[in-house]
Amino acid sequence: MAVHLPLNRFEGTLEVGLHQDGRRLTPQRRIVLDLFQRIGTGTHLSAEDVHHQLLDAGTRVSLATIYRTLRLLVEMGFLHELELSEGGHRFELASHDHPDHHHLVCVRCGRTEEFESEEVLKAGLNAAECIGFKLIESTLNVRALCPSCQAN
Amino acid sequence: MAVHLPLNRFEGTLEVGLHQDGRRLTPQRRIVLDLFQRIGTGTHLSAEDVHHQLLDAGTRVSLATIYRTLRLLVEMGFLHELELSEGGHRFELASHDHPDHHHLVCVRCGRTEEFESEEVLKAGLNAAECIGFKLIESTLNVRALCPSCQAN
DNA sequence: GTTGATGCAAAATGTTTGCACATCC
DNA sequence: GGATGTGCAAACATTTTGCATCAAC
Repeated sequence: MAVHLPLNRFEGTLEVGLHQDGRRLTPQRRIVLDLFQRIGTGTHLSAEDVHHQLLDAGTRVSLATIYRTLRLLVEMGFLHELELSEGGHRFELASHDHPDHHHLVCVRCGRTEEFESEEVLKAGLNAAECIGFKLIESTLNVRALCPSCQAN
Repeated sequence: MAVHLPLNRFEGTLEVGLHQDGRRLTPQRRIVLDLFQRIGTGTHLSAEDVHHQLLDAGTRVSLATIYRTLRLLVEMGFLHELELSEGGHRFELASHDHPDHHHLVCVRCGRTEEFESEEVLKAGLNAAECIGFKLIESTLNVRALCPSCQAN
């Protein structure tokens, strides 16, 4: 028997978006999206991270389902997929307040900072239009050394 | 017994760089760097690609050695490592004529184009310096649809 | 001769998939 | 009730590693 808790704004759109495609709102999908909302933008989780955080919170969702759900939420635009570091992709909540941001990663300790840049957006758009491509999204990854790693 | 063929400019620096670190110039390392030079900048090879191309050319280098060599050549600055597509990293020759370039990838067919942008370089540098990071390198990945995939 | 590199096979990661069972609509 | 999703285990893909042997210096 399904338990129908009230949906928040995000999950309302999640439900509608899913149903438009003949897909279903399952507890697992809500739980994964909830997690990203709870921790907010600017946190970059791997599939394993999601799995562990949910376990810590007392909820067990299989890793296979987490992979399937992350892919789905990216397709639907709720999450962004990042390729920052070694060892797997990371995911973060897509936010309309924070639409086009980029990442600065310390190559030694992995510390990650975000920044926005209008110029980068324009440069990507220009380059795309120049040869007839239609821009979807552009992401700048800056590899760098953070202050404490510079000090060794 | 080692065969000492004349080294080209790249391999001269390779030899010197290796010896500075107490490392050795092996035939395998020369062969891998040679391959990248021969095909030139702008080609993006995976470790498997390198392995196959060498086999096609009649040279067998073990995949383990290719992985070790690619990592080494990236560390030494001869190659750049790209994270463009699904299914593994890609490598390309680093070139002083073509120092800071970025990639435009069609998300449907995988077609990849390169472009340069002074603004992107500046934006990355600014962002890094702003919070005390020391820039190493910045790469913009633009996900887009190419003209023929737009036409479906 | 010594130290560092290679090749092999096995292990470690990260991700996907087939299938039986469960569940959303 | 029927289509879709989940969990499990197995498969798969990519990358790393331990160890015996080999070769650069």
